[in-house]
Amino acid sequence: MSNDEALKKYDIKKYRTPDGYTSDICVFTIVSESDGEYKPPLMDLKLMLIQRAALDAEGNPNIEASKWAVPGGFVQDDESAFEAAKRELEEETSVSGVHMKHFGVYDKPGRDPRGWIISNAHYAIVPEHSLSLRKAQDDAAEVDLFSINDVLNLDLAFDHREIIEDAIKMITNDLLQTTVAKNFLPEYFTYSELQAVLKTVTDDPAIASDQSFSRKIKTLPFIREAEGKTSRTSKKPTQLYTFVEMDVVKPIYTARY
Amino acid sequence: MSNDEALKKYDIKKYRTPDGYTSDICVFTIVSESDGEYKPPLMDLKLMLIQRAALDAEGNPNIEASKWAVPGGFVQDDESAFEAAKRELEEETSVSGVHMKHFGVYDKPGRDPRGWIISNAHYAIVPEHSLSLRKAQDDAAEVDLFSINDVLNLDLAFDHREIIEDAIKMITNDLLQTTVAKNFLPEYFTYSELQAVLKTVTDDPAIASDQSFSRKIKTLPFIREAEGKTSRTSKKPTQLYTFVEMDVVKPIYTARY
DNA sequence: GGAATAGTGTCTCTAAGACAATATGGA
DNA sequence: TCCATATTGTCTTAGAGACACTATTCC
Repeated sequence: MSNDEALKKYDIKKYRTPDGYTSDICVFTIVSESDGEYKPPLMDLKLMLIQRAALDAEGNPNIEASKWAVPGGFVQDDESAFEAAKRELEEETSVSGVHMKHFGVYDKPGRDPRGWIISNAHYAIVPEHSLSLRKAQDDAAEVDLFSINDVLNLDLAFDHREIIEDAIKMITNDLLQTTVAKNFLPEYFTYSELQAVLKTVTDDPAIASDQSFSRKIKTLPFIREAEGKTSRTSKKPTQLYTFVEMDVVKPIYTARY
Repeated sequence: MSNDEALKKYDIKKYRTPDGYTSDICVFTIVSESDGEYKPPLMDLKLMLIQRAALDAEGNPNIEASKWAVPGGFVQDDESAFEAAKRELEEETSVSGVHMKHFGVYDKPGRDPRGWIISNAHYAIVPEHSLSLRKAQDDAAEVDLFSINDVLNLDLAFDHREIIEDAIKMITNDLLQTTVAKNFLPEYFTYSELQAVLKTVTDDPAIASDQSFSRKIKTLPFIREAEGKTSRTSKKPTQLYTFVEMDVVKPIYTARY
């Protein structure tokens, strides 16, 4: 009747188990197409994909060769899918400590011809400068960044089209309804830098208008004015802001926070 | 170089695979403590849990016996975790066609002493009247509903405390930031019925005040006035409303929808 | 001075919140 | 008639949006 006793009699072979357990990571970054100095940035939200090589690491023909895919790999002993995603991101791009979120499981039988392979999908927010984009690792032929407006026109491997569609929906929502935008910004930022991040996923006029947004940012409870000013976005020194650590829930049924 | 060729050479045994792949379902229901006729309902959000039996289906001592747990079971051949959750909910409660959402994966090695067992956590929204609460199925000794305010005081099996905490957070957010509340309501409902659902997860005064909420509901783009009236919540016939099918995203940076 | 970004001064208008009053119909 | 719920009237106030204007600094 003890737990140990129960454990001994438990037959673990009763049910089918997956043939593979993997983590995939949709790596998002924002590329600032700086128009020169003293300018607010022009930003574009991009997704990092790899092109699958013709041959795998052992020299055998690779499955879904030459198609574009979300990077990922097998979860290893003694780690969770989330830990695996962080490890793989670091192996792939040498960055760690970035924002990472699990957003879905893709486990339909038949999604991968090699067997019942389960994919845990995550998205990561990586600062542009830390993406060195080293190519040709393992079974990746190429690594590249694609604008979220173009990425769905590619020839995508497995069910990665569905994964990418969900990832874009998820990060769009999170950028607008949570404070994750802070992960695309330095600790202290100007109103126009935050505005540029948000404009990558919305064309809401209240966000797109400079006057409205520079007024509004002062009243948001989860953002406060910081000490200094900067001149990196304009000749006139510009007020810096920073995010306040807090949970934000804005009900759709009310006006207030 | 073809996919078939690649498939033949693929060695599926290279990585460790999970010992079990399961779906668990946090079944939420709202219990209306009707105060009599011509009254708006008093609602309480509840979670259905099972108490693990002393012996399992085969008569062996059960693991984590007598603790309370989220119902669930193993994903079977040719189904996804999501499909398994729907099947298990129907087996457990005989209801189908209800709202179900995957919200997390619990796969930390060691979370289950029987091996590397992966749990896909879902929440389901079930109308009160369809819960017959049949007891003592398989390895469940008892089935019961617990208010979300009390449930975390129970002795919970495995890592189900964490799962339940996450489920409560998730459904609270979804109720306020999406239109899932419709799944707790009949197709046509009064302002006070919707209000009662929302009051199970928030005490926002703009929602709690009758006058404010009855005015506000008329202006919400995702709700429209229906034809008829009802007297089930008051002696005065009351306007019925219904949800409009639409995506709702309310940015935290703006006032409008 | 010109150009470009940041920010303020006001005005209008909508809508939120508070309080009071009215509407309905069963007991 | 009384009561409980639903609903509207109306006032005050906050704040969104528009437009014009000012501020700063490099060229």
